[in-house]
Amino acid sequence: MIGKIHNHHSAEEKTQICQEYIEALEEERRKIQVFQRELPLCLELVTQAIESCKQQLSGTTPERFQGQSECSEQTSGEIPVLEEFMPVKRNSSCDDDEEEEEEDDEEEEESEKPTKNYNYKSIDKSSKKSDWLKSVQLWNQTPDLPPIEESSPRKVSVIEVKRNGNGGAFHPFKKEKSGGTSTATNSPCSVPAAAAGSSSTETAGGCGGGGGNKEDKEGQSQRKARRCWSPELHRRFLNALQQLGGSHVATPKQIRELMKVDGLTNDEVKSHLQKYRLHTRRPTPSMHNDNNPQQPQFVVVGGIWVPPPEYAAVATATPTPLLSREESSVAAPKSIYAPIAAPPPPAPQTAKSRTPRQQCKQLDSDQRASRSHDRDRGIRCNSSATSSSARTSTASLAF
DNA sequence: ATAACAATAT
DNA sequence: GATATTGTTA
Repeated sequence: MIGKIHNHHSAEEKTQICQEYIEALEEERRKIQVFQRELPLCLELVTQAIESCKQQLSGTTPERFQGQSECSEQTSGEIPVLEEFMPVKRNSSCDDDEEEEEEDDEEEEESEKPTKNYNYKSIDKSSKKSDWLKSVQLWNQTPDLPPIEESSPRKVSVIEVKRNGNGGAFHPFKKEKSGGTSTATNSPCSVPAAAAGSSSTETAGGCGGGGGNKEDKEGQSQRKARRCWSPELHRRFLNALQQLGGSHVATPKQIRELMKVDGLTNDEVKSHLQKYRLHTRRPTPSMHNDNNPQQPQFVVVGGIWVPPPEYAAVATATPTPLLSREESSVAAPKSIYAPIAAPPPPAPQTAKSRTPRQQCKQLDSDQRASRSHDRDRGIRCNSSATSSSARTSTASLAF
């Protein structure tokens, strides 16, 4: 008994529109069906919508949708329902996108929580899997977290803790909603860090690339454990960069000092900086053309890469004046490394009193000092010869 | 087989 | 300090 009665004249039209809706919805449902496991809610919602519409058609107004009376209401020929139920963009993905790490344990999640949590490792799906996986990751387009609001709430105290959520700060993809529990932390590094919460949080880790130490014996030529550039760490890095006036003028040493991260070495910073520069430098004339700049279509990565505007905003927000466009303008079409939510507590000096309680430099001891050039070189040549062809494009990053 | 990352080498 | 190269891992 709602107001749907009053439009007598358009009754037929409405009916037809409704019908079309239903058809559209059903089609969508068919599509979703495949992902039943992944999008249970979605499926259910669509189903409900369909039912609802049908009931409307037959004259019965379903209770739950009464308020909306979706089908009947669209005098303007709108498609409110579709909009509501179709996960066009943010809806489906964003819910778990979140930031990187959130203090709170994970729990609320959604309403639906498949016990099995998705395990796509099924089998034959492999190819398909990657497909939809990709689509799922489109959530990247959530570049809109306003850095502003983010920054304030963040408690500055945590900084030092790099529980290292996910190591590869740069990994383009790496987000794998591991599992069931939720989005919270997936650690590419697989470091038990969080729990232990003590020392070895970031030093060890073996994130993305080289884990390095296969055997500990032979104590000499072992490569240093890879440093995990957690988002937090990267954030500091960027912060320092800003204060120094940009990646092109900042030097590794300065950066390291500003970062004030215990255990961080110049070389590490240097390496990181190198990569950073590589990524941020101008794309290349190859793209010469201005493909319609359409809209912000960034390759955001796990929240690390963000659209320039944001970066600029962050920079602006920061007390430090300089920098700002250095890369934002240059890398316009690209993206640059930016702090997820750079809480700009650039308070440089305060940091001094930071908790010394850091972790580990465990094997930070100079192992590299003891390398023997001859041997290394020999090995190197050898290996390079072996796989020379393999490595080639590494340096020429597409970016 | 390849891309990305970080450690080393130059 | 900047680049180039190499070793590992995903």
